[in-house]
This record gives sequence, structure tokens and C-alpha cells, in this order.
Amino acid sequence: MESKYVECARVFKALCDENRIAILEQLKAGERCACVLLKNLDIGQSTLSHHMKILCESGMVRCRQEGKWTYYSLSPEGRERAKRLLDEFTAPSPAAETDAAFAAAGEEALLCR
Amino acid sequence: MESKYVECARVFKALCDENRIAILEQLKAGERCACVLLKNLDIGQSTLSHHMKILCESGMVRCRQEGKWTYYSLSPEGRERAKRLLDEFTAPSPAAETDAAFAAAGEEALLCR
DNA sequence: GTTTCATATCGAAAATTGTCGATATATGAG
DNA sequence: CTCATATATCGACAATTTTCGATATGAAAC
Repeated sequence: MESKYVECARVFKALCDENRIAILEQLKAGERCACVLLKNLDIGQSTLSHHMKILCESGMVRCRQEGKWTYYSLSPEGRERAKRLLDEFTAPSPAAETDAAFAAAGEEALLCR
Repeated sequence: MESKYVECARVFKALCDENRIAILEQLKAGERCACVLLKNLDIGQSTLSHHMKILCESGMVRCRQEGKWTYYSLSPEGRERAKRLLDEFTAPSPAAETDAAFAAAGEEALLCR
């Protein structure tokens, strides 16, 4: 099984390039075809194609063929999954010690942990 | 002003390396010092230091000096900010056309947009 | 003081990612 | 069929990121 770290990294990698963020922002307004996305970006056509592949493989974007056009749109499921992953890896676990708990622990708090 | 894309990219870049995700996962259980984090990872000390710098500069992790140790912990504010950014760039805008709206639009839906 | 330990910083090498131009594929128009 | 258009793929190169080992810093122990 593929590591869950790899899966998580793939999702967030999709969100960590400035051009891809600009693409997502365009898609917020609704479905767009590649040629329209391209007009609003300062990159070549093959580069856009590369970014769209990454966005789709991460699950953040869906694509749909129609004749010679490819239409892209935000994936609500992908967005929910990204949120879940964000929680999964950054929400303190219920059992996590609080600062207060450590303060109360006295010397214990000085141990390297 | 720094581009909002740059800021957004910096936050998600923090989350797109497998070692950094493993570090965040350790921090879920509570504050940890670098030497403890290091024991559970398969990387060198200087590499860990590099990753911690990225995590801190992204705002996802806080650090605190105590004698010769550095303690790291998850930043609740950083987590909230990441969630907000995720929403900001992936939540469909209220005005976004729905699939249904397009279907109703008939031929209009065939235009390249 | 010197030594030891924890961490940060530096510089270089390795790995990954982003970019481009050229070309391939596939659809529709004429 | 031929041509034009939209997009994908390929190979090369550039830029960025990850990694390491060596060294620097700084705090506590001796």
C-alpha cells in the first residue's frame, strides 16, 4: 500500500505552485476549458497541460472531454478530502498534552520529549 | 505587497514533503524537542533543522527555546489559516455556474469558456 | 576555563519540479 | 482527404528543493 504520507503530499503538492493556485482561482467561477485558462496565464500550452495533469491526479480538479475541448472544474470531493487530510495531520490529538498540563507537571516538563 | 499566491504556496509547500508530514504527525501528540523528532525519522540532523525552519516560516509550527533544547508544537492559528486558504482557493464562488445551470443554457454550454 | 550536547548554518551534490519547443493525437471544418 | 484547432506527450534544460557532511553557535556540565 502506498504510504499515506505520499497520498497527502500529492494533494498538497497540487496546491503549492503559484500557477496552479491561479488556475484553481479561475475555476472557482465555474468550469473552464484549457484554452480559456491559458489566456489568463503567462505560461506555454504544454506547461498548462502539465499543471492540469497534476491537479487532476491530486483529485482537486475534474476534467471532461467534449469534442476537441477539455473542460476542467473544481472537485468538491477533492476539496473535502484536502480538508480531511489537513485535519488528519495538523489537528492536535485529543490525548495531546496541553501547555497547562505540562506546567502542572512541574519538573516533568523539563524533560526532552 | 507579496502576492497572495506566494503566501498560499508557502503554506502548502510546508505540507507537501513526506518527512514534514511525518513531523506534523509526531507533533499531534504534543510538543516535542528536535532530538526526539529526529529519532523517529530517517534523516540527518541538519536536514531536520531545515524542515523545521520551513514548517515554522509557514506558520504551521511554533518553536520555543529552553536551554539548549528547541521545542516545537503545532500552531492552531496556522492550521486555521491553512483551512482558510484552502477555502479561499478551492471553494466555488457563490456566482459559479452549476452543471444544471449550464444544461439549461442549451447551446450556450457548448461554447469554449 | 574546557568539554559536551543540542541545534543552526553553510556549501555542495543529488533529486525533483517547472518550463519550453517540437511533435503526436484527435476532433471537427471545408 | 486535407487543413486548422485543441490538447497531450516527449526530451532537454533551468530552477528549486532535499539531502548530507562539516562547521558554527550557544548553553549547560565539569
